[in-house]
Amino acid sequence: MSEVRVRFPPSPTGYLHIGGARTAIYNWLFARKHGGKFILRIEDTDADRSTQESIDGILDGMKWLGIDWDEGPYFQTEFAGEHVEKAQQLLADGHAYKCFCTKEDLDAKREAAMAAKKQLGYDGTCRNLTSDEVAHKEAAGIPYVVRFKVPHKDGVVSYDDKVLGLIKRKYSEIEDFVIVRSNGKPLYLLCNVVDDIRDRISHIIRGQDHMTNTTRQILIYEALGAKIPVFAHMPLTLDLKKAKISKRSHGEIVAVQFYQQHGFLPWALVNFLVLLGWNPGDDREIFSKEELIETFSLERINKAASIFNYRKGDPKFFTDPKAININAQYLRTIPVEELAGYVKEELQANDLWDDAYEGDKKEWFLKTLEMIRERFHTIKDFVADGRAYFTDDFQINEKALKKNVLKHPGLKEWLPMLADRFDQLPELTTEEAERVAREFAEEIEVKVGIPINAARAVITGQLKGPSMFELFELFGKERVVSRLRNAPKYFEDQS
RNA sequence: GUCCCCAUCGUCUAGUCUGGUCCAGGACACCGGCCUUUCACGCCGGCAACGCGGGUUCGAAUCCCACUGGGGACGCCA
Repeated sequence: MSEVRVRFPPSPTGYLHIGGARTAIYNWLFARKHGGKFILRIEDTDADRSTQESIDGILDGMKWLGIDWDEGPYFQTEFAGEHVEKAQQLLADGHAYKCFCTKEDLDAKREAAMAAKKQLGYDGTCRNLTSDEVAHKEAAGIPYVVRFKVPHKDGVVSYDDKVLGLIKRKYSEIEDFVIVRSNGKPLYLLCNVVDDIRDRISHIIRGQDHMTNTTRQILIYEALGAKIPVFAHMPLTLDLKKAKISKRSHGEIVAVQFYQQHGFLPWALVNFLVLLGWNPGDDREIFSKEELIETFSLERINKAASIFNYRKGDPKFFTDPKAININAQYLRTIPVEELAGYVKEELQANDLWDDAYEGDKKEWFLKTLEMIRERFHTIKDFVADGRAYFTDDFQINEKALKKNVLKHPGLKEWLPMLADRFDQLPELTTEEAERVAREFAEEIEVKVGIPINAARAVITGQLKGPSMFELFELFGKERVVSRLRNAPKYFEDQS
């Protein structure tokens, strides 16, 4: 295979959404796997809808995901001159012609065709205009568009899709499509090809929604005398109702940024996305970057569309459960030092960061993360459910309070008593804490779970958490004693 | 409507090219159990699918044909 060069050409008309990100990821993986180049090209020819904000959003999203590009970002508008030039060339070579039909006429014809239930498409009215007629209309100042002259011949345009196999389409079913607007600006179908030729793109990996574009663009490649790249059409991502996912109907949930804001690890999102429409052929689901690059192949991309399993308003899963699961798996398996970096950002954003976590308290900090990360799903959980580990200013979980504290009125006295016992210990170790707690429970004749669960509630604010005996040591005598002694206030607050 | 593509558990999917090893495997989710001071992790178990109908064949999830279903495209958007 000659040099592999692939590209990701988003149009900056909105944020980077997960479908686009997945396309970028597949291209990027393919480039990395074959030692090729991954090119980022912003297709901003639609001036009305393109925004700088959107460009920034796309770039930021790519960077966050760790999808790095080798060339670009190029901007399509910078090559406008070349696009016009190529359009003229097609015109001069007889591969295109000027069409003076008005928009109104065409709309009327389209409606008529629709009503007659016939194939839609341009009828070729201006295709056979003589040069005199063209000159006359031009002289009269009638605006025109440039249409590509699809060869009138039997047979099919075909290409060997790396995902779908041989795809064919009859010439007779391809209409003479517009390549230049009446204002002189070339359209996507042309610009895209011209840019891909200039960028020496070898493989075009894009969504199946581009399939009809592909047959038309192949015609342009041929007319321009350029080598036709290899095409691979990826399956689309749909929602549970099998509708294409979009910002309009799904909102933030399909934005990459959403996952950044909701505590996802970037690589976990990449890992989830890549599995939506591709599989390695074995049972592996979690991949390091190197493993994924090594394993990825176009041939193992699925043909059928995949569904992004998101239920709006689901009380338990704010996005696809598999995505959350994969994120949670990463959360509890990546090196704790790496996790610390993400948690640091989150703590800083919530004014809970202490520089000592990278100094004197580093060991404590890492140990804490190690203990609590097991039951968390996103980085956000560290400041939500994990708040009490990092500050005295926390709210006790209401359920935990009711179920593990208030339910047993005796705890109002027992907890401070337990605090006293701990206080007398020279050192509050896991072993000592367990011994003392068990002895105490026996004395007051309750199951050890009662004071222990209550202690968890008042110390961590949570209903659930790591082994309480280990937590006593983790929190340290001072904080444990103070929070236990503080327990009676919860009873008073109620009355 | 026309053209193109697709079709295995609720979801992501393996298996389809090269028919038998598949009364269909894994993962998520869900349910039950073990572990346990709680929850989680982990482990064990369960629920759950080859869209329908024909054909070819000794044998079909796998090949063929219809049907049905789903998606996409049909812009002077990209």
